[in-house]
Amino acid sequence: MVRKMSRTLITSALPYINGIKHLGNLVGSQLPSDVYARYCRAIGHEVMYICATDEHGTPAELAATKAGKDVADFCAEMHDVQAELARGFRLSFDHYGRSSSQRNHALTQHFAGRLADAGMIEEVSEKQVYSNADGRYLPDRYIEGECPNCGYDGARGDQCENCTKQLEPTDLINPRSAISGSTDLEVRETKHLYLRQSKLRDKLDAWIDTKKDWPILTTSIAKKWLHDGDGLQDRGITRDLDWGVPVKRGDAEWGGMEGKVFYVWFDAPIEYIAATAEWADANGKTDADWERWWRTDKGADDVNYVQFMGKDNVPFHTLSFPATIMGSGEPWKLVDYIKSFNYLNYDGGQFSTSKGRGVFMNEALDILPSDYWRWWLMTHVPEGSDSEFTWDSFQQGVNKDLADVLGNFVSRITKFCRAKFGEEVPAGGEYGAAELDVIATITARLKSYETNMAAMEMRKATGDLRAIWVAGNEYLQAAAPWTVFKENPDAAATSVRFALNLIPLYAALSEPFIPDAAKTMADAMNVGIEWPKDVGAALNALPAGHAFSVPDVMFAKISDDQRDEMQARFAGQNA
RNA sequence: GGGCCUGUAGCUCAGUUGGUUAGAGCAGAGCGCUCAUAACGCUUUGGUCGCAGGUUCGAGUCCUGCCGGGCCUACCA
Repeated sequence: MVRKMSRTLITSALPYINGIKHLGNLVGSQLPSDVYARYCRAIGHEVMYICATDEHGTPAELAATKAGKDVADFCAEMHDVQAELARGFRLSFDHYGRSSSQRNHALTQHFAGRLADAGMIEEVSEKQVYSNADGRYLPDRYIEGECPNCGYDGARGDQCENCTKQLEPTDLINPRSAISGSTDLEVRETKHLYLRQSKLRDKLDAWIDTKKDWPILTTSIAKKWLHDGDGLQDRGITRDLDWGVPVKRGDAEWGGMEGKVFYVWFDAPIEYIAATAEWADANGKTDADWERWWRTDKGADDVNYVQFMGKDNVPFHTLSFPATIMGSGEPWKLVDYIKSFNYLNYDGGQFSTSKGRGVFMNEALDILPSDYWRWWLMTHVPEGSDSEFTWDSFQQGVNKDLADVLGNFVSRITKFCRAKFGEEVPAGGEYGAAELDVIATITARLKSYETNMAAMEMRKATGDLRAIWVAGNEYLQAAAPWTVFKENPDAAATSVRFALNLIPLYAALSEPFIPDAAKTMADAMNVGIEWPKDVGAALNALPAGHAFSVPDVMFAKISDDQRDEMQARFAGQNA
């Protein structure tokens, strides 16, 4: 019987373009989505794994200005920087796109046109603060002034962070531009498009209700937005900016909207689709090749679509983007599962870009190989609640799990074999009760591992994987070939052969989490990486006489001195 | 203010629809092994499950209140 291959579409929330992301950003979306993508590929799914840089919006423009660069050039450079870091962390995107691409321009304008045709767009005239000195409209939080409630002078136009009172920009006393400090501000009348998502409230509500298996974090945030106060509010989807997707109605000009662009939160999720089109363009594929992932009328009906994101992104993915898709009246693929994450904190506080607090992706790779970070971060991925990075925990986790349990296992058995039998799998003896016992143990753990991975219970899956590594050490300790060898070399050879066969199995099972180490193990054993269909068969895969080599130490330990040094280096200015 | 999440061993966390003596990893202690990155294995000490009530034959699990931590609250993205 020919079984149709499962097809899995995976998107990671788009990292914003304005700077290098820290480990908290990494672990909240890109890293777990990569682990999941690698797992799905390993077990034979057809996978399309998409990410992109999110390049529009005021912060991108300001970051470019600060860097003294044209915003388009700035974004192009930062995209390359982020793409390089993604490669450094071995994030296996099928395509890493850009929300500023022509594909996204066209598709965003297309959606807007469809939504307008369907009566889902409303033109609203509103008042916005304009800064003459800066020559631009200012988003609420880029206006600062004195809080009318508590007198705090650094209050922002959306909220006072001192007394937490929510504000309107016009509430501020002595308002000034947060960009230039200029007080030459005026209120201007300007027209904007609103997405009438309130019309889809009941439909969205019913849709969310069907998602019984989604994380509580995901559904509770969606429900809050649907039912809080007056319920789901319409949302402005355009801005008075230069940099972005120009407002058009499909291919046509949009009267009265000249010089305006779509709001970044309208175009960013559409980039998931557009990036898949970019993938097709970059790989000599046709439109049909990407549409079979996104159009349910063109082959995407059997696709399972999973999104990964931090909790701050949930409202846009549960409400705004589905409203865009539903409202278009076209058969685009809706998300099937939303995996959301809490935050990773840094040593007792939050990661902070402005204070230089915490570890950023580029710095992390300067210090240690990506597998170290991937493993520790995934063993602490903030699934249930916020979690915390500390150097002590990092050192302990990496040294124990990777160096002692896995790395040392590979080291001890390959070196023992080389010393007693040479660098090839030894012949002699048959597997007995001890080996069958290990096969049974690993089979059970593997089943748990696969169940947890399928459910995206990443942290539990790391526990299963680790237990499978431990099983190797337990076996060796009990078999003690170094003792047996003296009296019965054949029996020792059996144990060694079995233990060596564990290495390719470990390579395959570990690959989603620590791909580089997996390759090292597979290369040392002269095999490819293949997911085991049957553990017993997999542990008979290396025949007697199969040549291997002893790999270099896979994971050097982090010393106490190194740990203390890094802790001091990354404590930030205000520590 | 409102809403949501969370509080289980020194630390990080599991605990299924309420059902016997509450589990794992790390850290600590003891023993063993000596192939290995002073690595590994075995055994073991730690918990009135935030506090106070309530429902129940029975509560870590359900309800109420209180205390602590966190997040969100729609123009940062």
